[in-house]
Amino acid sequence: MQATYLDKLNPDQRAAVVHGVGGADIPPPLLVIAGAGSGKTSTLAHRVAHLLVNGADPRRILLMTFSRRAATELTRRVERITTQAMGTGYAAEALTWAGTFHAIGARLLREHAAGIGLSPDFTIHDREDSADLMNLCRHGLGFSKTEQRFPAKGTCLAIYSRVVNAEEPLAEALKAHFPWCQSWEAELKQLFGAYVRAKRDQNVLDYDDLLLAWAQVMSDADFAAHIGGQWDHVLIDEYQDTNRLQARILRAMKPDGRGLTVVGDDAQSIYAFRAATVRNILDFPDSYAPAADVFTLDRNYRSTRPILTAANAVIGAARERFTKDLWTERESAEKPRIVTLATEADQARYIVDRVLEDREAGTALRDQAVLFRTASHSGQLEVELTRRNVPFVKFGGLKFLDSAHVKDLLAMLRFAQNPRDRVAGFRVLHLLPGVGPVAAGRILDALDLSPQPALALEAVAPPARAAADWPGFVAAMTSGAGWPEEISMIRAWYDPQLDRIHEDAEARRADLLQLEQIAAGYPSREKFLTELTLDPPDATSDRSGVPLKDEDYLILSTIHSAKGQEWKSVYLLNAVDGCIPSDLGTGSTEEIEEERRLLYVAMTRAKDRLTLGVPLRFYVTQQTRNGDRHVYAMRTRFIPKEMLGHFETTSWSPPQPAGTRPAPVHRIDVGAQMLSMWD
DNA sequence: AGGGTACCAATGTTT
DNA sequence: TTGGTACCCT
Repeated sequence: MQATYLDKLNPDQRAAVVHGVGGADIPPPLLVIAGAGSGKTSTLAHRVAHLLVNGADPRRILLMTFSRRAATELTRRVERITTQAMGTGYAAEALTWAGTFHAIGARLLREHAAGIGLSPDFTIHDREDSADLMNLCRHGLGFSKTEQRFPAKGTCLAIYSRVVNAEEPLAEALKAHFPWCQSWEAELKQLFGAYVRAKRDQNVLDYDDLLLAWAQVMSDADFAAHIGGQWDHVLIDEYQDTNRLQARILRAMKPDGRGLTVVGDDAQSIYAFRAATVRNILDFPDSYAPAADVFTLDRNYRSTRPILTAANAVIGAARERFTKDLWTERESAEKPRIVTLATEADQARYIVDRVLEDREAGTALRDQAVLFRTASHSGQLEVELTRRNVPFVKFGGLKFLDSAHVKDLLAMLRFAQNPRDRVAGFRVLHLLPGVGPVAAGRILDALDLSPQPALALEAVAPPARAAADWPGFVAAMTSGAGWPEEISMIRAWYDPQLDRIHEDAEARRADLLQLEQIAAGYPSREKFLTELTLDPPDATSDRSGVPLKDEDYLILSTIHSAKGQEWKSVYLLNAVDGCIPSDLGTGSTEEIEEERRLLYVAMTRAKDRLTLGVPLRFYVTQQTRNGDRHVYAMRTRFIPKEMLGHFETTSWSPPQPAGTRPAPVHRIDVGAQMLSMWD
C-alpha cells in the first residue's frame, strides 16, 4: 500500500523520495539531479516528510540550503505535507537544524566555542568589515605605500577567500585568478598571516571562517564523530553551488555517506566566482563505496514547450554537459521573444508598457519579473517605473545594511557584544566628535589590555574635546538594559549624531526606527547580529521598507538572486554581448561557460512568457549624465543565428506622440551658421 | 582631528 | 567627469 501524500509525485520523484527510507538502516547516500522546474523543492520536502512519517526524529535531521528563504520555504512545505499525511504534522520549527551552511557553521561554533578555543561571544564580520580589517593589516605591514601599487583591500580579501574556499595553494590561486598580483605572493602570504592573527586577537570570524573553522574542528576524529553523529539525515540543496571546503565538511561528518542526500543541477551552477565547483556534484556518487545512487528528474512542470526548447538549445551548446534535456507536456503556441530596441531607455519603456498591459489582462505584477546580469543594469528601468508609478521591489545589489547609518548602529551593538572587535570599535568611536584615528586607537589599546574590556570603557579617559559626550556614550553602550531595550538606548544616543553627520537625517532616522522594530523580533543581541550578518534583508524597494503583503509589486532581480524562483512572465534586460556574457569576465572558457549557464537560469525562470531585450545602443558604464559614450551591442553570443528559429524576433520603437510630425531628415547646422557670422 | 586635494581605477554576481 | 584612497595642510 502506498501513502496517499506521495500520489502527486511522478515515478522519478517518488523513487527519489522513498529511496532507502523505511528500512531498519539509515539510507545509503543519494544524489538527485533535478533540472530546472522539475519539482526539486517539492521532492526534497517530500523526502523529509517521508522520513518523519517513518519515524525519523526531526531534531536529528540537518537541512542545508543556499539561502534562508529557501530553508523557510522548505520547512513550510514539510509541515504541510506531514499535516496532510498524519492529520497532525510537524510544525516548521520542529526542524531545528535548517539553514545555510554558514548559519549552521556559526551555530555549531558558538555552541562548541569553549572546547575549540573560541570565545562564545565572537562577532561575525561581513564582507566590508573583513575588507576593513584586511586594510588595517595592510597598513600595519606598510604595504599601503609600496613603490608599485599593492592590491587593494577588496582584492586581497578576494584572494584570501579563494584560497580558503577552493583549498588551493596561494601560488595556484594567483596564477589562475589574479595573475596581475603574482609578484606580490610573499607579501600576500605575510598579510594573510597578520589578518588571521588579527581576527583571532579580536575574537572575530569572517564568512570563510564559519566554514574553515568548522572543517578544522572536524579534522579531530572524536569531534567529527560527535558532531556528525548529531544527525541521522543530512540533506543538501543546490549542491552544484558548494565549494571544496563544504564538500570536505560533509565527508568528515558522514564518512560512509549514510543518511546523506544531495540535490542539484550542474546546468545551473553559477557560483564559481565564490569557489563553487561543479566537481562536487559530479564526483559525489563515486566518493562512496558502494557508490551513491543517482536519480534524475528531467520532467519540467514550469515552462511551456517553446520556452523549454529555446532554453535547451542555449544550454545544449555548452562545452560540457552532464544532464539530459528537460521535457514538458505544457503546450503553447507562443515562442519566447527577442525584442530589438534602439536604446536602453526604449527597452525600459517597452517593458513597462508590456508589464502594465499584462496586468490589465489579469497577470498580477508579482507574477512578473525583470531579470538582469548586474544590479546596475536596472537603473533606467527603475526610473521609468517610478515615473509611471509602478511599485517594484529589487533583489540583489545594494543592501539596506550597506548604508552608513545602519552600519553605525550595528557597529555599536557589535562593539557592545565584543569589545575586542577593532573594526567595530573604530567605527563607533569615530562617531564621537573629537575622536579620530589616533584617539580611537589609544582607547582600543587600553581596552585590549584590560581583563574586563566591557567594564574598561568607563575607566577610559576620553580626549578633552570628547569629554562632554563621553558619559552619555558609555551609559548607552553599557546600559545592561537587556534585549531589545538596549537597541533603543543606543539608537537614542545615536539620534542627535545623525543630524550632525548626515544631510538627509530624516530618511535615515526612519530606517533606524525600522531596524529597531526588526530587532525586537529576535530573542537576543547575539542572535540579531548573527542572523542579520548571515542573512541580510535582500530586497530594496522604491520606498523605504518592504511593501505590505497585500500590495502588488513588480519583481526586479539579479539572475543570481532569482535562483529557485519562477514567474508567469519574465523579462531579461540587455541580452547582449558585454552584459551576458559580461565583457569583463570573458577571459577563460570556464567563465564564459558560467555566463551561458546564467542565461539558461534566467530563461528557465519563465512559466508562460519570456522576453529578451536587445538594446542596440548600449551605454558604457561610469558615464556622465549627459554623456554619449556608447557601444553598438550585438545580441548575446549564446543565441547565434541558427538558434533564432526558437524565438520570435521583433523590434520596437516608441510611438510618436499624436500630432507631431517626424523631424526633417536634414537638420540645420546652427553652429556653422553662427560661426559664419564671424568668419 | 579633520578637511581638502591629487591621484588612480583588475570589473560583477553573494554567504 | 565617477568615487575611493592616500597624503598633505591647517
